[in-house]
Amino acid sequence: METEAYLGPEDGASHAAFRPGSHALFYGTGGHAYVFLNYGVHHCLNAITGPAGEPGCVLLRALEPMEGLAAMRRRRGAVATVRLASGPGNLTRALRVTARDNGTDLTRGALVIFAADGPRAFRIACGPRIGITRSTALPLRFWIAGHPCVSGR
DNA sequence: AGGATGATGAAG
DNA sequence: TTCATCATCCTA
Repeated sequence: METEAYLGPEDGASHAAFRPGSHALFYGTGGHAYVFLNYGVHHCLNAITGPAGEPGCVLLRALEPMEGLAAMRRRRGAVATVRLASGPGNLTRALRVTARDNGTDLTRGALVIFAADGPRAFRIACGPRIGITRSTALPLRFWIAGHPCVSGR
């Protein structure tokens, strides 16, 4: 699992900062999905955080495929299993997440994010976010240290 | 209307 | 390093 946090207007890399006014979702409905098309090619899936009125979200950059492997391979083609959902664009393609899913409730329905139960022994590393041009120093990228599914760059 | 930009990924 | 390709923002 690999994620990045995007905050409010004080975070230069956040849409809340350089796309103010749009993306109303960003400012409310915690627990819902914020999906946008990036570079005209790739969709990015975020989980809105915080209470209504306070912008913030978590970008899902990578995850470890555990179920629905066949469907993911169908959508992604001949790629190593570890690569199936590695990278924001690859993740949404593997899960078939598109602009349609913008606003979806992530606590119920077809696209659900939940905490895995049971103890997990992994270490979470953090560092600067990837592919951004502002607020580059903030250590808001989090990933499971040494996990093969995290995206590189 | 036209141009620039961006939280990417694949190919060269 | 280049390019594909588009919603949104900025300029005129």
